[in-house]
Amino acid sequence: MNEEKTIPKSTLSRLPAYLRYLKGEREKGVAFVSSASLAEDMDLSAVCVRKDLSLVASAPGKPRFGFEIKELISDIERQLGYHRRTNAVVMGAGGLGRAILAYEGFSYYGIDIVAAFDCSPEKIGSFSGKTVYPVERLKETVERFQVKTAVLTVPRLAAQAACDTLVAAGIKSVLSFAPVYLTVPEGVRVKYVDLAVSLASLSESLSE
Amino acid sequence: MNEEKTIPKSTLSRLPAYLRYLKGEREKGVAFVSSASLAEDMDLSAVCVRKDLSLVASAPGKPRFGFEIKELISDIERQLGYHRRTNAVVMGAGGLGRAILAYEGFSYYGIDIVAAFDCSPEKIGSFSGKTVYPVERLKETVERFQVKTAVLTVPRLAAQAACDTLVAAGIKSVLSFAPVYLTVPEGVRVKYVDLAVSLASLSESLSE
DNA sequence: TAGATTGTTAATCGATTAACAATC
DNA sequence: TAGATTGTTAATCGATTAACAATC
Repeated sequence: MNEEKTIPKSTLSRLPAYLRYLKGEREKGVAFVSSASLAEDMDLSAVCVRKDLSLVASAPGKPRFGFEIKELISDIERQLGYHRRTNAVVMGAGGLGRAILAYEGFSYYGIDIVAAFDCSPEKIGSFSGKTVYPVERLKETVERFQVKTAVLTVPRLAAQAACDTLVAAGIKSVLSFAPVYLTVPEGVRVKYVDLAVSLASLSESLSE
Repeated sequence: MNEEKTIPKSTLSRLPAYLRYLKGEREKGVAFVSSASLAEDMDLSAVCVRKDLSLVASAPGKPRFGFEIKELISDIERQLGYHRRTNAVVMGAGGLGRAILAYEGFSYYGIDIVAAFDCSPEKIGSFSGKTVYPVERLKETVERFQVKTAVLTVPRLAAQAACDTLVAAGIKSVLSFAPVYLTVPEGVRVKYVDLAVSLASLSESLSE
């Protein structure tokens, strides 16, 4: 009956930012943080921060001290599921694909990139300790490692076909960098990272 | 008195997705789209779509046909300010930085990357038709091209220092790929693109 | 014309803010 | 203890949904 209190989407969407901030403080050697200072640095209202933290924190904040940073980091990570390990593949080993293979951050968030795939023979090989295989070996790999998640970094015009290949191989969620709308069967999720949109919305806000 | 109707943030945040979808349809040769079919394909409620479009569209949709795609695309682009041109610089010419220099999408969204900068001499040179300069030349370039926006693609530990350099040169908004919280003076905006967080939240949703 | 589709006004829902009591 | 800081309950705000009238 007494369900785990469900956390509003809006709170969830702020958690990564809290995490980033808290880790920065931890690196500086700070042990406690008050909701007020957190709110000020992050441009949120103190009440909002307090409500968010009260939903996520395992231990309540201590009046006069605030929240223990180490503990809070661990709580947020647990909430976000970063303690679980997830396997993922990268589709497309061009410039962006290789940058992603080299990116340090994934493993940190519980994501293991098991391999990359590319359909052009000259891209096959090794980069940053990861192997790029021909697309023919995708299905086999996905099955063997039970991969559900893929990062799509092929050129715009190849994106839909590559996405179809991923879905056929059993992929259930796709993080796409191609600025194209992708059609997928029900049950498959697509999330778009559109670098240009992010940058545009940022510079846009300058002129307001 | 009669202000331009202000568009809710929630609507604004959906516009890029509409745009992506509409451009896909246009490429297929479709000329009109109804709010209902748009809603279904994009997993939104039809009413929500209609409300969004009514705020953005210059011409109302035609009963029995729906909205004219070409016109709608143009309206959304205008709303998002993609017709304006914005200059930007890239800080850090490693793997990710170069991938961004090569990325086709920016120009399309009204963003011109005028140059990249790196502090290590061996990175200086030309990539994808863009020039990588030593950091010493940053300020001069920012002033000459009136650049307000920068993309930050340096390694984690170099991010804060690089950000400070950007701010000192006059940059007002930063799109950071480094998974670190950045401290900036008031009036400077930072937006984080955390690839790992995006991927993690996506694969997370699978297990729900 | 009849019917599909839009656009708008009112009702619901959820999230943020404000006020205040609880606690170390 | 006094005071800073948290946590919660109620009030406000904004966005989504529902119902229905308007239109080609």
